[in-house]
Amino acid sequence: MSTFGLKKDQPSSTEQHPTRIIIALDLDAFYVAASRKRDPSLNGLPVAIKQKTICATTSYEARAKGVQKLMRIRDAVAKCPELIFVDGEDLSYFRKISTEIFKIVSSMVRDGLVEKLGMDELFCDVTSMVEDRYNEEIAGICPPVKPFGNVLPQRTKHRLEQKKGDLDEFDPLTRKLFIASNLAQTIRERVAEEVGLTSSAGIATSKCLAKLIGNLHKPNQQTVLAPCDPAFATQDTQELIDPFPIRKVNGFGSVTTARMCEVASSTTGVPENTVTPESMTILVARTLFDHTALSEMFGERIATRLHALLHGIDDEPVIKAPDFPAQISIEDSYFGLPFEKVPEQFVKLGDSLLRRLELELMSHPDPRQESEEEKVRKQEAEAEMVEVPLDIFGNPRSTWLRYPLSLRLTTRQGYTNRISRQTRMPVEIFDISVPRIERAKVLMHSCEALFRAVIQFEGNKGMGIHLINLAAIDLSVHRPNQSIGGFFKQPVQARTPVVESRQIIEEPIPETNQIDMAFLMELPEDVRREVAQEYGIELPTEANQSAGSQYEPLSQSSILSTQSSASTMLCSHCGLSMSSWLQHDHERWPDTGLPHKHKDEDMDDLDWDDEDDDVMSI
DNA sequence: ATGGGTCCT
DNA sequence: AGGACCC
Repeated sequence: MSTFGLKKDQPSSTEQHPTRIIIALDLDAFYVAASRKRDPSLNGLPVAIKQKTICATTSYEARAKGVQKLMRIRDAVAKCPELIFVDGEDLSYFRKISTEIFKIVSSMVRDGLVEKLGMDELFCDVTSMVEDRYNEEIAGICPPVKPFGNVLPQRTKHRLEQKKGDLDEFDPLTRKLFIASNLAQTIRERVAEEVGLTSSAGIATSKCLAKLIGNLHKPNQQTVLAPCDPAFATQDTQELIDPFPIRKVNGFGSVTTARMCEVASSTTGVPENTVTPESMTILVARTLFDHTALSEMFGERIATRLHALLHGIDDEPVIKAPDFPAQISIEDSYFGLPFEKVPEQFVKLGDSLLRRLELELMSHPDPRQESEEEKVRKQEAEAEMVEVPLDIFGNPRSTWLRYPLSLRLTTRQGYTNRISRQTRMPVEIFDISVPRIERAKVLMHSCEALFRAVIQFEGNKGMGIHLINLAAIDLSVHRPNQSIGGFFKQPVQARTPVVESRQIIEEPIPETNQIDMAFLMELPEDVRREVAQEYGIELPTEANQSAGSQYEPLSQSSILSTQSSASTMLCSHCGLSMSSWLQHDHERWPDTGLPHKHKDEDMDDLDWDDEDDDVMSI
């Protein structure tokens, strides 16, 4: 580091921010606890949350019998035959509980300075709140507080035991951490009262330290790291974290850890016994790797971060969770799905994705579900006499608050890396007057185009598809108004009745009806059942089916598409015969039938009839 | 392994 | 678009 004309005692970059006070909150066995809230008969029993073939989370009763997190179902049953399995693949309930908790904690922390890490962890920056309370202590407005819960390091514990009643003799930082430990307890109590879930917390001067020490005392407990003597603070903290394997520290992932173990094995000359991740503690890592070594292994930027972490230093700020996530995605894994079965899954996943987009990106006229942004919007509307969209009954109507501009498909063949491709989100999915399954079909067509691009790039590895992920990304406040092109040129006629009159537009969202049946009946039975169940559609019996013709022919079955995914058709431009699910891309990319490498310049020039704005604007 | 997410390159 | 990280 060059001083470059600076005076020596000027603040360095690490001293620029004032010392922070951070609370790391971690819900205890979150999936289990949420499942028990929904079904109290699970209380007190050994429970495992099942996702595919593994136990994603286990209850403390199950852990007592040796059923650890991420264990295979078979091994778990062997350890604990009476283990109860709860399906944990549908995350919607967990998401709901997680949001409730986040809102409560955000309301208790000044400026809502709360960061979310996954569904069950939160970081709160309570520096300024604690500062105020500390100043009141100094002013004699309120008495100094004792720390709540477990206290580290030992030096502080001993001093507390010796100097009862002399709390004001502790240094300012220590007293602030004591205050924060009481705040953490208050937060945990509120969450327990209002949601019914217990949590654990760590209180320290950084996210990393708070999390590390919060894990030391786990169910329903908390720990504060308050080094009482500034002369020993660095040493006490270092000694405390030195025995932790680096894997437990937030910036050290599996790849970094593996690399460090590898290099450690070769340089220390232990060819037989390679250094294991558990034995790669902070102390070992700090002894073996200086900044230069780390820099050679991982590059300057990452090295600086890792080096600081090994010394107990972590400047990562608490970043307030945004009102909307950066992406919303759904995924499913398979044992090796043959390519022909992939489009069906696109319909299923597309349908689920649309449900989530509607749930998380639209206003909900029911005030009990109203988001903060909606309330603000309403207040603004009232103040400025701006129109709030109303339905025919004069009630507030659902509208999109954000529009994902892009759709990304990620797949994995076998156990190789993930491959992803993205395209413009078809604007048709935002027209909620169209039944969801119709919009799911639109998504399916986009996905098929992306899928073919993936296969062209990757080839068929002969093992089928093991993972499909659909993500809605690039969230925008503005409704995109460009149609994705060719696919909807023909169906415009089919849609005409919808836009004939404004009054028709104002009608309530149509129920799923027989329009969907023909498409539904085309799907393989298992997929059909799942989709039908989601929509509450009664599937016809075999007898009914063979009786036949009660459903419209497929060519008229959809208001969006005039062909089935299974039929062949002729291209309206060149007359080429092709499977109809290829037509979309064929018309969009006439030369190859595949997406171009660069932006779809050819598409932007096409000026398709675009009545969508009329349909969708309110 | 899951079914999600984040940010950086 | 992929890779690392997080839960």
